[in-house]
Amino acid sequence: MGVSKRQTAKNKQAIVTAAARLFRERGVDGVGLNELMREAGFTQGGFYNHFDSKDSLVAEVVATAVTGANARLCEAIGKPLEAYNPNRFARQIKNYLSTDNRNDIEKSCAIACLAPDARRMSEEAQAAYAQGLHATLGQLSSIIESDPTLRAAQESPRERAIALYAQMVGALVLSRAVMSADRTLSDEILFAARGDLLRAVGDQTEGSSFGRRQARSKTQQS
Amino acid sequence: MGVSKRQTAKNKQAIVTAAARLFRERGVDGVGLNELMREAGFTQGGFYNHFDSKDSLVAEVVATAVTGANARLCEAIGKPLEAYNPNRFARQIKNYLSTDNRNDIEKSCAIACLAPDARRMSEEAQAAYAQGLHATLGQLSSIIESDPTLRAAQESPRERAIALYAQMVGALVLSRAVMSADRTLSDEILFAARGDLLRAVGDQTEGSSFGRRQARSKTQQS
DNA sequence: TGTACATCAGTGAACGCGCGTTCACTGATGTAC
DNA sequence: TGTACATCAGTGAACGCGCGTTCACTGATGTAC
Repeated sequence: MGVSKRQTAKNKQAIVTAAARLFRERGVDGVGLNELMREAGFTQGGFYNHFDSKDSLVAEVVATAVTGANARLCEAIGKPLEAYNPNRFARQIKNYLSTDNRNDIEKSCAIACLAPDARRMSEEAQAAYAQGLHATLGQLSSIIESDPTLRAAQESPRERAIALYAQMVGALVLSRAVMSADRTLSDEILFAARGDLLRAVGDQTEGSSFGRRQARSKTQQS
Repeated sequence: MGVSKRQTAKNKQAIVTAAARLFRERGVDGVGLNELMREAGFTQGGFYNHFDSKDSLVAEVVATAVTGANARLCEAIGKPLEAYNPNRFARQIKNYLSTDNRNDIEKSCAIACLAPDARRMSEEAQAAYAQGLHATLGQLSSIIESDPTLRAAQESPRERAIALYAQMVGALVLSRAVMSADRTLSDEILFAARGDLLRAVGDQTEGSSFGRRQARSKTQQS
């Protein structure tokens, strides 16, 4: 069709963006290139003008979705977090384990969404994933390190970051696994882990029982 | 070929067992029926003598792998846990977050392995998964309820069970995601979460630094 | 600045392949007499 | 207990389909002069 270099770069970006969205929602294996290209606004054949193979796209998607701007724990859920906020970690937890973030899989944490696919990816994509996870854990440890109230007696900041992040990811994954079949259980997992984590980082704004928290959840998330 | 009813039941079981193994390792979408039947020792066409469809097999696999004998947190890693053991929870954690359990995906916790697939399964399979998760959380809360040292001041036993289990699953999933690309990070996640969890349930037998724990990990798992 | 032409992003049909599923066939099992 | 026959688990070829990938073609972009 004839397209300017500037437009070409934009189009490639559109493919990567669509892929990042669809891969999170349905997994890498669950998305065909035909559908992906249609979703990005093109026809199937054009894919290979931008990428050598699907594997090559996957590597690029993982690299961009898991690092850089997306290394923020939770992308685009509500307003971005201020750089220095005493309750920074608590707010991350509240966003991460909100019903909004659970429901909006397409826009949520790529590390959690792509974790199960990671093992089956190319070496290049796996390396990108590992690097993104490493970087995220580094960011969390710095937050913990810079705030004495977040530190724990017998753990290094990094160990604590790992323990807390694992809990967040696990709760999100389990909550999503049952969100269609048993919404009550799904919510229960979300709020139990959220309460536990907030207590662990010294946040006092949450109630402790599932019922109370459930009743208040609407306003808490706003 | 002509096969006795007894043998027929055995053969069906062999298909379910092979599927449970392969689905954990490569995901439901990653396993074809042709390969599955070959792995179970049969040819492809026979599948439909036992199941209406792949979906129907998935539902049966989830039901058996996620409930019943497999509702034990971790299947077949080392010896079965005694029914009454004061450190029961601590031992579950040690088994669950051991390098053996991380590496042996085919035999490990179906709830963790199938969590990402659960959302894309049939309603029947999703219901079976949700029920299995619900039952597992119930078992864990009973353990916590029956042991005062495991209880936490501001949490119900069930909330605590959820919080701890989410952390275990999250650590296992993240550790596996990077196990090929970055074995050091993978081990670090496993041991940091393990140490944090053991401290949370009052187990004193673990050191606190990654290095020390790593050096001792061989003997700890035996 | 204007003209001639090479480049290359996008199109859409086609490729081989493996998927889930169907089918006609087989022969030992297990029932009817 | 022995014989005759219906059942049905297992076989392996075949089905349509969607996958990742290739290809000949197109025409605006962007360069050479």
